[in-house]
Amino acid sequence: MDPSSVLGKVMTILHAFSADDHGLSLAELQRRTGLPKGTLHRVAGDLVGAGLLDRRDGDFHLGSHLFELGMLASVERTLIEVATPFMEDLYERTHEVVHLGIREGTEVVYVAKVAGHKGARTPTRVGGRMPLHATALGKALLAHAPQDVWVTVLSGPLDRLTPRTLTAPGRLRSQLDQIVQQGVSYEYEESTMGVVCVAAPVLDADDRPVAALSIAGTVTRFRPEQHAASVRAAANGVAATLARRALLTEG
Amino acid sequence: MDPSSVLGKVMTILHAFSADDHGLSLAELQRRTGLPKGTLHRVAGDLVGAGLLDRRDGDFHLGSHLFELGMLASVERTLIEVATPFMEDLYERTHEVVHLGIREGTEVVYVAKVAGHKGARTPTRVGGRMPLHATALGKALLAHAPQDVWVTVLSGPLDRLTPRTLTAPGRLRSQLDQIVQQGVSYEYEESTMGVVCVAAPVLDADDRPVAALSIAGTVTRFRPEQHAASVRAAANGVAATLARRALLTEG
DNA sequence: GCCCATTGTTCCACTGGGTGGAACATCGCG
DNA sequence: CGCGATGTTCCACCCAGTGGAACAATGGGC
Repeated sequence: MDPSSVLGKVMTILHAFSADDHGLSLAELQRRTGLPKGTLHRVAGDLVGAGLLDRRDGDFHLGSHLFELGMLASVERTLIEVATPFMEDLYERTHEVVHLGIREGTEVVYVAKVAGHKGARTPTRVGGRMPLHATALGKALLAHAPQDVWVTVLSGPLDRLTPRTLTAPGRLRSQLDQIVQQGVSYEYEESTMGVVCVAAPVLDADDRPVAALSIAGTVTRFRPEQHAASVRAAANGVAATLARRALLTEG
Repeated sequence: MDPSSVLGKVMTILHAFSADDHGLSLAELQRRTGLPKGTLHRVAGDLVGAGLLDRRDGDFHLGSHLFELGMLASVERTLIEVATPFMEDLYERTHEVVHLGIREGTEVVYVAKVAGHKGARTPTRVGGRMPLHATALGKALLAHAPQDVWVTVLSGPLDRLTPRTLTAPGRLRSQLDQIVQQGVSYEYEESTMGVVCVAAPVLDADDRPVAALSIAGTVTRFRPEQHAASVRAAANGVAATLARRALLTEG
């Protein structure tokens, strides 16, 4: 993003915030953005006026208004609304962590997450991202993705998140072939030690993956294979509902 | 927002999108914003470059990146994370619609919503707003709000959403007093015909309301009074968890 | 296929919104 | 009180942003 433009500066400031932050002082914002102090002060102040940032006790926070705008994003909004009842079914069945995700490039973006008091401690977060190859959600999305996405992922570095992460392209490739056949994907501590997972894609009428659903649990207590059918059924339910909606909205 | 500035134009464009839209053409964006065509084309294009808008088949959509930024908003993020397990408890108990909301001015903003296949059809949406006085969530938040908020709400127009909406300040006021005593608020078709609700505030250490939880169901099948204790318990659980977190983050 | 209205894209002389270094104010700690 | 760090304000200058107009593309009706 070009910092000589206003929008570039706006995005530079918004990107300075991470999931670990609660609020940032002007001085910290300046350290992170490198914008000149006077400019930063002014643009941040304008962002507060616009509701994209809030300022409390001198610290800046991403604003509630940004949350509201974010929840208007039509893809995510529709998916959450349609998938929630199915995710609740999966949650009630297992009391484990249920995720809904979509593919963005070579990453999975978590769109929704249902968790109870006792579920596995997963490092996932709605709005957060993880590499496709290291997660069941990601692999389910990747398996049904266009060829060029396969090529990109299989030729790029397969980053290792845990000792169990698949980093050999050949092994990943044969897993993807298997996922296409089985209709579900599994993850065995590939993204997070101690966490296993089963996922199924939500496919549209042309069998392209628009999202995926998963259940994740701790390796000591959760058997992903036992839930393959219900995850697949939930994903199919979401797909059918989306299809029905698409029919309703077409003239 | 001042449309002579870049940020003003950005906000004007972002605000052109509503919950009913799936995508907007450049021509529709121009009709809604009134911005000059060339300027609109350029700024919208820049927003696409920045990830705040997506463009598909010629139509503009609020972008996935906006969703991701929105989910970084620290107040909402923390509340959702902490409240989700408690909301799941309430959902499992009732299979009705469970909401988490916060107060913004004289409105409730829905921060999270849990619904199954069979819950009441409520017109609520995460990120959406409703007047405080017409919803159980809103009344719970209002009852514990600072005096000036009471004054503002009670002196402003109490918009009627249904024939049952409370529009007499005196009646609202005595309800608020009751809510403070009882610890829960009720709604009987005041925001949506056919929908009843019970809500409880999430209070901080100084008894200020930081959020509220509710269960909404259809008037024919849901008895809000029967769930007052569990909603209150869930709200108290959220409050306790938030308090524990606040302790952890303090030096 | 032609015509026309609508939609979408590009251009550039001009200008005013935006700039950021510097001065000043405030705060917190030793 | 002194000092360093943080936060706020100012304004001469200038270049990022502008939008009317020209041009290109699209889609529908005849």
